[in-house]
Amino acid sequence: MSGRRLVRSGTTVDQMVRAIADRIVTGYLRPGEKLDEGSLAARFDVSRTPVREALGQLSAIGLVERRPNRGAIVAVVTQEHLASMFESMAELEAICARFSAERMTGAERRSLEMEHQASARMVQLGAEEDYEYFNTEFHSRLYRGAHNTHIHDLTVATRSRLAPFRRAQFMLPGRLAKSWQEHDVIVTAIMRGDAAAAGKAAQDHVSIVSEASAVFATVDPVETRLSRSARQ
Amino acid sequence: MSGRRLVRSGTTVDQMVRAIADRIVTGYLRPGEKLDEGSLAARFDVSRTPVREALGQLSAIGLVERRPNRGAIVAVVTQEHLASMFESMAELEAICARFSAERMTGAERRSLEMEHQASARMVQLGAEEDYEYFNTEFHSRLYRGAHNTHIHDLTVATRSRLAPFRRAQFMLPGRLAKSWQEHDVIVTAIMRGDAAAAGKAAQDHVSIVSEASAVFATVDPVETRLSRSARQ
DNA sequence: CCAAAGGCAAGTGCATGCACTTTTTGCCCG
DNA sequence: CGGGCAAAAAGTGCATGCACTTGCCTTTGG
Repeated sequence: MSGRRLVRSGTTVDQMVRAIADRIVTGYLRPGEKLDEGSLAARFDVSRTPVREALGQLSAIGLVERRPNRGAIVAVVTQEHLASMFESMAELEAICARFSAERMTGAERRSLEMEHQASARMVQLGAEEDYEYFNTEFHSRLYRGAHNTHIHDLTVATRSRLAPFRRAQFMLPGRLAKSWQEHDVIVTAIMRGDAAAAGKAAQDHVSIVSEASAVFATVDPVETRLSRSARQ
Repeated sequence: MSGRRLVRSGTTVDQMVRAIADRIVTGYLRPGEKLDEGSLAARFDVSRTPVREALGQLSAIGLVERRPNRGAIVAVVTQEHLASMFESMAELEAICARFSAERMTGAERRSLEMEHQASARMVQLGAEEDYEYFNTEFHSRLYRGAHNTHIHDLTVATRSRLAPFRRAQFMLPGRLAKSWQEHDVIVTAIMRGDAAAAGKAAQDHVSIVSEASAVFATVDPVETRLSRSARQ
């Protein structure tokens, strides 16, 4: 879990945005954790200015929360808000799946199917890490296959905000195989161009993930007043 | 067009964000128009720092486009991207309408219906400005009625990005009455809790608006190299 | 007359500084 | 021993300054 110095392109602000966002979505920085401008600046060896700008942008997209004059923290999501995001995610994925069923090109369909079949092997091996890669790729293909940039963007953004809460899900026994089965239903529907079925399958898939995650979900947010400076 | 000093709360950066965003969604600043940090800072009598931060945040939410070292411009949306946003909007509104049909409280249903009936009068009078107010309010009620904060946020954000392109639509003859009729179908479906019908009606409504807008849509983006300094 | 080169003005990107706000600390008093 | 309070420390918000990049405009050689 340290793709640190890949973060090396664009302006300093961009690098900061990516670096901090990465630490949030991977769960390295936990909800509620304080984001001290000075420390971050020191940590990345830049001045506070680009850090401030980055925090501003991250707060604009909802990953961090800014309290005027009181610093920024990693956005804390309530159970209720979390549920609303999962529900939205299910709807968004359903839309992507429907559109994909209708609009994917032949090439897109073929590679979706091929990758999906390839991932079956990971399930047999119980290779969770590797399966996760295919899983991510699978969903990305769905989003792109919808051929609608705006929906794509909304879905990707929502997904990344949910990332910290999906993390532990594959630890549930048998989840790997179940996930593949669910993907299979989606793929089948898409291959035969059945938009309604694809949408429903995708929605169900996310709903199940949602419930699976709910079990773990409580990624205990950092008590605001605790320092936890050790981590930083 | 000068609600200047209404923009007076929160930090300077927040004010800048709102001020600039407002000018963009109202169409006062047009797609492609250059956003010069210095001029904006002078215009609002602040230093460049908060302006920069504001531009960063606006670019994070897609309202402006930032070219490193080359300044920011009001985001230019291609016909294709515009279409994708309208399509997304239709889907999002459909979701809100479905959820509203299922989840609105009694009070919410009643006030939706009442306001809707009240707006009928604006149609008779042909009071476009006033109807626009009811129209906005109507849609907001739908978004809130879905009882899902995330969908609400996505929908509001998408709507505001579409705002500049919806502007001229009510100039189409008879559009006012048609709009009310379409709202009526949605309201009726919601009142009887028919989620599917409400969703479909909302989707159709947006689709029609989309087509209506497409007629005008080409809010001729400012040629990038033209100065147009007069406006600023 | 045109093309390439060079220099200049405008504007961006980041660092630094300072005023102001919040939080912490340590002290006093009940 | 705890509650409150004031001063210090820490941290944020914005302004300013300077180095660097870009685009333009002039100049010069073909």
